[in-house]
Amino acid sequence: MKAGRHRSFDKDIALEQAMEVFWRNGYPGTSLSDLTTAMGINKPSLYSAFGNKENLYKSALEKYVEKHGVIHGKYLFSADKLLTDRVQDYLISIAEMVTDPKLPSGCFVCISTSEIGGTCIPKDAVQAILKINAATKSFLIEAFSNEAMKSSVNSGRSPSVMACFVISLQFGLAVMARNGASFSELKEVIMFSTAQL
Amino acid sequence: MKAGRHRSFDKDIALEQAMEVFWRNGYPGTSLSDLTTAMGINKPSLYSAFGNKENLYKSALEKYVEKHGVIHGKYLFSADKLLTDRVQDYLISIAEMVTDPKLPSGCFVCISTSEIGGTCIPKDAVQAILKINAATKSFLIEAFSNEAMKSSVNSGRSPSVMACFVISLQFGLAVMARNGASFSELKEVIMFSTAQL
DNA sequence: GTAATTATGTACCGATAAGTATAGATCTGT
DNA sequence: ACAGATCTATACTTATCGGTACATAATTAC
Repeated sequence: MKAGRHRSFDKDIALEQAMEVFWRNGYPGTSLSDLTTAMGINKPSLYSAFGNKENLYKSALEKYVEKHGVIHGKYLFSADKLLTDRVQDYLISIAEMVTDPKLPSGCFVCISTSEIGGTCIPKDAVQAILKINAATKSFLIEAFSNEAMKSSVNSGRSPSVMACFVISLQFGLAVMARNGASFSELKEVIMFSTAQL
Repeated sequence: MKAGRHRSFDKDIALEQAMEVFWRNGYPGTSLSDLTTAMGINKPSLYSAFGNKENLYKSALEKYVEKHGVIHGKYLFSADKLLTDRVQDYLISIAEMVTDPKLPSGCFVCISTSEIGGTCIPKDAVQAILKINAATKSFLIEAFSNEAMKSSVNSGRSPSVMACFVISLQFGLAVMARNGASFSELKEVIMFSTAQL
């Protein structure tokens, strides 16, 4: 055990709380006192545990991907289902999350992406966001290039275009949720959009 | 002519400049000095002409809809075209705008919608944003309920679901643009998404 | 020309932003 | 028990936030 006084809060729980605040308010919309209040700690503790606001934000993004991002991917790899059903399951899982009343509405990464372009988000954080979106695209391309997929109905379609299509749809659903759309509305959009696959 | 010193700047041009700053940085990401710098005026002039930050924001939103929003709608009403082509033209017009290098990337209304939900945007401004999105939806529903449309290929589809589908796609394209997507990538997504219509 | 009116520029206001110095509390290793 | 290490709480710093008071410049009405 390391010497010195023990941390009186759970770093992981505090990070989740910070994540929710950033998710709800965005980067420039979140102040340090918003964070310390939500996390139940005070500023020196925050700075010693997470560095600074920008670093905490980047950690919150990682946390989000780990906790609310990667979980949907499995639906794209259900062995014995058609492509249409897989993509639908994937998107429906996302639609459930972005409308989950226990969480901030929408998608943290989508909101962060929307905030790119201004001067308000630090450069490193912008890179982190771009990297997450690039990873999502790679993941989707891989899924659509998969052996099992190739043999499915979608032969002849570019995996890259399909990946962009799905990412666009994800983003669209997330913003719709932010606008107050219900899960069932989003589901209708998903069924409509994926009918052709 | 009214008495007193004349305004030394063009109110409409100043509003457009404010619109671009809000568009680029979002509401909480934009400071009054960002605004006064871009508009080329100082604070008392801003306050006397536009009220305050929130009011200027609402005026900027109106300006955006008027200048960059309504122009796309005409493509949905081209008399002698198929539904698919109309929707494609509409979305391509939007894709051109959200990737226009002379303008901030993405869509101002989409970014504003993403900022809903936090505490950072004043209540009245949130209402203004929701109203714009509701108007867009009504407009699309009307387009899809149109006599000419009914006789087209889409018979049997709910105009409301189609409207949600198109709005989701718009939002998705806008966020993609913010992420650095090119016009041609967005066009591919559009052609892919609308192939079934 | 003079009074009334309106816009501009500077300098300011209190509040809050992100971040830190410092002192005291709490722990481990010896 | 004591030394060294680490965390916490309060209070502080500097900069900027949104917004305004006030004096001055420019304009019209008479």
